Amino acid sequence: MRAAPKPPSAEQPELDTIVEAILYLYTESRRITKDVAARHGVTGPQLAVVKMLEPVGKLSLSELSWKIRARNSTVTGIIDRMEREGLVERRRSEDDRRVIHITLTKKGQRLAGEIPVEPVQIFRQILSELSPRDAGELSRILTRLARRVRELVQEKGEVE
Amino acid sequence: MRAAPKPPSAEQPELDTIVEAILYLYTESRRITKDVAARHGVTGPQLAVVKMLEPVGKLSLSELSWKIRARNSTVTGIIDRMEREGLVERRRSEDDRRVIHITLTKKGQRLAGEIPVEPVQIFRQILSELSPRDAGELSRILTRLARRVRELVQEKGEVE
DNA sequence: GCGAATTGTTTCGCGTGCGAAGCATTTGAT
DNA sequence: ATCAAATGCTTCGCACGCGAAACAATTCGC
Repeated sequence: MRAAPKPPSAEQPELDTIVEAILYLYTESRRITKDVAARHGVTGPQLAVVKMLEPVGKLSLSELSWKIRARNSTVTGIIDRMEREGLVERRRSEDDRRVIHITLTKKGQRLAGEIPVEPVQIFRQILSELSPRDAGELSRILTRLARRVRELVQEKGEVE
Repeated sequence: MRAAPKPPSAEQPELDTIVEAILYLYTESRRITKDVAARHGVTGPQLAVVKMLEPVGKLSLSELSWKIRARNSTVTGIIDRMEREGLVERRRSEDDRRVIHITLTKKGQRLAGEIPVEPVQIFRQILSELSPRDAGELSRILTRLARRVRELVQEKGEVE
């Protein structure tokens, strides 16, 4: 697992452009999501949770964590605040009493209905302006990149 | 529960793939950056600040905010903690006494020398495995996307 | 020159976001 | 059956990250 440390890759200004763009797209779409959510009295992550729960009814806290790419300890806090606001309920699973199922309350369901777009949809909407060809290319390249990163991560902190 | 208010955008699973990949790449590279920084006793954003300051010597707080894509109020906190650790110094500008110049202390400079990569470089390193053709395509498409988003943002909350 | 608008920074309150440690429950190995 | 490891969740302390409000210095309008 020593992966030969890639020699200092020479100049490739394109790479910086790509990094710039991804960072920009990510942070900006996050801010947009936040604005949309704020109009309905919730935060970005809370809106994400509501929209995750809407179609399936219930999810365990871990499943939720996985879906919104956060750690359990983070999601615990988000659910705490949502429960305080009466948007969701915690219910202990019958099968496995370690598991907590999260469900939407009536209020949560109403909210889900009011907001047409799920957060990711905003990103998606921007992307939908791409030509099918570009979308295909983008999808192909990014997927490969993600796979590669996943490999690296699995090999444990080989960076540096 | 009502017919799905399906938005006019057609079915394009590729878009979801793209969204997935960008989210993944972003969050994962952030975690990797954090790990690298932690090995040297600082946080991700702090490492970013150190590496921003290294080549130019001094930057105003606003310039720093712009560069790391955060708000001034956020950067104030980051600089507070870095100053407490003796990594940077605040100095009032002579020309415009509203401006605060941030500079690296000896300790900060030493740290900058110890850490070879700037945070963005990690992202960059992953990207450098792309073939030149793919890098070109990716750059082209993402740049166009970012430009489009910038337009939308400027037109003020056009979303929804 | 003078008050009003603008700009650069800080303060405040709140909501993530994380890792480490802790607790309860389940699973596995013997 | 028993105990150790694994799993699911929570708690804690800390560091962002943001918008709104406050404050100081500068610039603008006249």
